[in-house]
Amino acid sequence: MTGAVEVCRVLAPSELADHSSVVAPGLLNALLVRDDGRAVRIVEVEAYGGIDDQASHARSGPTARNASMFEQAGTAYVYFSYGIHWCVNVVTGQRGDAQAVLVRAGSAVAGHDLFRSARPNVVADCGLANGPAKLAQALGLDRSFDGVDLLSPASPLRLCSDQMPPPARPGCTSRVGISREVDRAWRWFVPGHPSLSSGRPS
DNA sequence: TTGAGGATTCTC
DNA sequence: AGAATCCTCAAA
Repeated sequence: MTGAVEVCRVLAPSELADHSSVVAPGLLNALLVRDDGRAVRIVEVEAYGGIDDQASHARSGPTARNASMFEQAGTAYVYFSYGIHWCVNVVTGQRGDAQAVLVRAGSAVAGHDLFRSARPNVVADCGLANGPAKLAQALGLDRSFDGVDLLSPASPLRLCSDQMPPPARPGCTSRVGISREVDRAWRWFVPGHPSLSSGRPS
């Protein structure tokens, strides 16, 4: 298990240099790696666009909260949700485009002891990061990670590949938990994976 | 200054 | 089905 993480490399900016709905399915099976050894394999994502996407936090242009969405590809956009939870996005496209991919679920591949400490009530490993806020909690993410460069090997959180390709035929549905632009099929996932967000179409 | 609405999760 | 829990931002 840990061997896969040892050989991983951070993604190149060119691998994110496009609209979020193009990049998102390609991030399936990539890795989010913490500096303390925790790592998850991404199994579910959603694309969010800029001012053209009424479901996006960027729909009204730059604000204090969404500033990192307007940064360059590879920037982390971490936001506070429902007064309780944190969620993490990967910014894609060009600076100013406000394209971002919400990481909705992951599978723990390294650092299980730390994951367990972060989420003590979880029973099965597949429940450690099977939701956007659960994933952020498992990885210990909060406001201090907003704006981090996920493509720098020196960063506390990195977006990596261990050469496992995305699924040839990813699952695809409309996005979860939004009330606008509900017809855009911008959620992708590894079909049948046990760590998909619970209670959602899979 | 106000207040309505959250890219959610857990419990009852 | 309802609670938790508080930040953000548009509107007044």
